[in-house]
Amino acid sequence: MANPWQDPGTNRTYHHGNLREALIQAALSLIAEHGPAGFSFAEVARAAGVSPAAPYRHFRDRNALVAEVARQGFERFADELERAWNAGRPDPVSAVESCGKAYLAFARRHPASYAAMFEAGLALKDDASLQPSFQRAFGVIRHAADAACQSMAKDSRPPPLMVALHIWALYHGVASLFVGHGDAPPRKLPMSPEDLLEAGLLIYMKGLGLAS
Amino acid sequence: MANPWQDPGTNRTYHHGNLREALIQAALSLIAEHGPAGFSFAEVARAAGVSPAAPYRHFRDRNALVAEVARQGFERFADELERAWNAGRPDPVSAVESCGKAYLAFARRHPASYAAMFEAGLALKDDASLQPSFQRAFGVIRHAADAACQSMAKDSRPPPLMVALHIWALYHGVASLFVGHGDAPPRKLPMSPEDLLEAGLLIYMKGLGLAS
DNA sequence: TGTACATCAGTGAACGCGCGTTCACTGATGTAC
DNA sequence: TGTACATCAGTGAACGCGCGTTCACTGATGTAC
Repeated sequence: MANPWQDPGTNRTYHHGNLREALIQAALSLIAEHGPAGFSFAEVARAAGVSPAAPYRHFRDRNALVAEVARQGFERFADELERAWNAGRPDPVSAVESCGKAYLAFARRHPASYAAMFEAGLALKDDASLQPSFQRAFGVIRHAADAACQSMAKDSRPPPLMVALHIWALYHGVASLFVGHGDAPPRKLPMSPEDLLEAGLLIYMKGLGLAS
Repeated sequence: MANPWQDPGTNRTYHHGNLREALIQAALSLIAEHGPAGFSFAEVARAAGVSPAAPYRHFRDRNALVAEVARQGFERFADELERAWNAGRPDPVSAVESCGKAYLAFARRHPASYAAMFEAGLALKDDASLQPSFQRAFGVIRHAADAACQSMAKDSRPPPLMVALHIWALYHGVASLFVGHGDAPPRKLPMSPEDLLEAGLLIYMKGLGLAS
């Protein structure tokens, strides 16, 4: 069979196996091809090899499916940021740069998840289940900014939350503008997004009095 | 009549007046309501009060219409950035901050244009007509970065293009993450996006050795 | 000034299509006894 | 261990709908003479 999620024996618990996961995988493929708004609920059913009525057993509508894709994306995103942060080693400034690389790598390697997370126009409050996963991912950046600020003189340092938001904005700006997201190729650059981001973070950190 | 672009006498050159502009206006309204992917070609015709076949006289398809909306958006965007830049007065650092405010103001006041420009997933190369307008807007930021770098020691300054890209990424990151784009409300923040961006730019400039 | 003609923006009817959603159903699975 | 039953994931046919696109048309406008 073409679809491994349909393959009997692996993860099968009911008639056609783990359809819920199969639908999520199919949605990821379709998002990668046509963007988060570029496919129908019926299409995702067809891609998973089931009848158009089947997805209703697992998701209320198309939006609920995209939201679940985004939620899983945020979970994985948080994991990868956490790993890159590596408990702040060898030092917070390097670790923040490492998180930046992880941010770009995620956008590059999981463009469909990234699109569902940031470009699907999901109102976070509409899908309450998204909030915790999102917060976990941002929490890593927040934590990193806290650690980086720790070493600054208490009276001269800006609010750590603000620093976290600056870093996030820089990550996100570089990723959104310069990393290709599936359908659209990246804008042409005389340097890699990674180098661009690293240099920007370094200048910013220097402005905080943290880097060389 | 409900639609001022249909009103006889104003700008009317043919049967139903300036339909081309009417369609663009209708598209802006629909994008503001439902996002750049959330409406059909037939819907835009209905909104402009014409038959579903009429738009074909002016645009090859839906994409061509969205591209034209984006093109006009970039033109206006460039105008507003240019005005904010104000020939680098009173000094380049202040003028760069002023451009940042203009960037956020544009995203806030013209969310539909902003969405068409940055979130419609248009491949720039597909619509060659977009390229010049886009370049004009980025040119302002590029020019501002050049001017800001001018006052730095020649051997210690980074490439001005890189500085321009950093500034753009910071503008864009803050705007994308924290300014509401029509359908989605902005993420909650303990400060205004304007203050956040200004502080971030200041720290970055300081890192370049340019600010106080 | 008036008339005849060319232009072409917009009409409205038509087409086949895929959509979202519903429904009674079927049949594989899990379980009570 | 075996049987009878409850559960419920997935079926497939059906519906009305709006879509994109085409076409011959019509009628207001601009212009040549």
